[in-house]
Amino acid sequence: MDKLYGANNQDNTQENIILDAARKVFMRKGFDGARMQEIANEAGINKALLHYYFRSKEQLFQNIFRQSFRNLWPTIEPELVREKIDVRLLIKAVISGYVDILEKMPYLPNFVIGEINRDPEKVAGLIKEAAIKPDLLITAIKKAMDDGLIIKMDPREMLIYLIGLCVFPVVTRPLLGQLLYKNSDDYQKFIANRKETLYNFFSRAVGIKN
Amino acid sequence: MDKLYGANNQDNTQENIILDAARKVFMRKGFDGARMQEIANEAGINKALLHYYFRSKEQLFQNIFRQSFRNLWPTIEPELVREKIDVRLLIKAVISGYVDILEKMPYLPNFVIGEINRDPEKVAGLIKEAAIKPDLLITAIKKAMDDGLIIKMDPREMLIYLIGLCVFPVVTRPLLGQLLYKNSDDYQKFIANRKETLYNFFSRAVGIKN
DNA sequence: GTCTATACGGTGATAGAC
DNA sequence: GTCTATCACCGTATAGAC
Repeated sequence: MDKLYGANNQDNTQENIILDAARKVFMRKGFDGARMQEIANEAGINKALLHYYFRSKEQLFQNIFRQSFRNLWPTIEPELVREKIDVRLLIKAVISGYVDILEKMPYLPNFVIGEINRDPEKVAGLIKEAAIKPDLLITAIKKAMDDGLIIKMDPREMLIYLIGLCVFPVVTRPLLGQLLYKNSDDYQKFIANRKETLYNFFSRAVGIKN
Repeated sequence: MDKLYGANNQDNTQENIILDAARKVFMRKGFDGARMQEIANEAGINKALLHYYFRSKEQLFQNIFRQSFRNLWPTIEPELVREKIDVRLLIKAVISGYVDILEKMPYLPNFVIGEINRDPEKVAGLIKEAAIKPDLLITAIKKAMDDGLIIKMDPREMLIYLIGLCVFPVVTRPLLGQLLYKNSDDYQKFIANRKETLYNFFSRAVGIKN
């Protein structure tokens, strides 16, 4: 399986082949560690072609990063954030969304986190471009608090914890494999059952009565 | 304040000056992004001296990484893990330990996570060297479960969630600042009160009655 | 121990034939 | 559009004077 980095899946145009190769290399190595030569090899072409399609390493990278970053913010179906929304469904949707995307692209959070850390200013612009609006989610959470459905706290903080619980086990996977899950079967089980155990864990934390 | 990277704080021997400089640069840039020239500048010397004290960039890096990695695993006082241990104290100790160390070294998790991702095999050896034993914590958690003090689940999973809740907000700080906390005061408050809100959040999740 | 100068390999990028 | 050959630069590492 080679979709671990999120293949483009569209026409096998040369651009897409290059983008898929670049994504794969950038995600594992980061901007500094990635080599144009390696991307070329991965795409089955030579370096010159990379520069023909994308002027520079920087531009190629930004293509990958923009797209990756958008994937990392929970996109909840608009119907889920309407008037009478069930918080339980909302939480389940966020968890499910993350578990699914992280299964396909486990390197994604590391990549984004790493690059944000490496060059926060460059990334700040890309974030604004992405036009990500957390407000839908935040207000939905706040409403649930006002309605007494969940415990009252800073809704942003609650959202951070929710996302963190989804993402952290994937980010630290190699570490966990070494330290805690010497028997790899157990880690697989943990990951496989995550949607349910995580929801149970989180719903207790925010005081949902089931 | 220049302790954001965890200064050595000992004698101002040349080795320590270099190590402090290297830590600072490596933590922000990672291995690939770090430049020996930059480390030399930071230490107020020239490149050749770096190679005189530490043979190569690789060796200098490993010095930093080993030490950093140990800091990232919760070291709980042995008294806390004896026979009749109060789980609540244990949880509070882990949270407190992480909050304190991350306040001093916010770049630490990013650094370790990034390098683990970049070269898992190299790091695997260093992890074994570190001789970190999660067993104390795990068995303490399991005992609390058996005693009916907290909810039953995979104790490893519970520990991962606890650590994740501590670490994740720091790892994603630049992101959160841009997306959620446009008013920086709020983020500061969030971080300042974290020991308490996080404990409350987590203790509900694991079913502790207070 | 500390410096300057330099060797040496690799990397992003381009020129130019086809 | 795709290739080979090559340039200009930068980064690690070392040699050698002091």
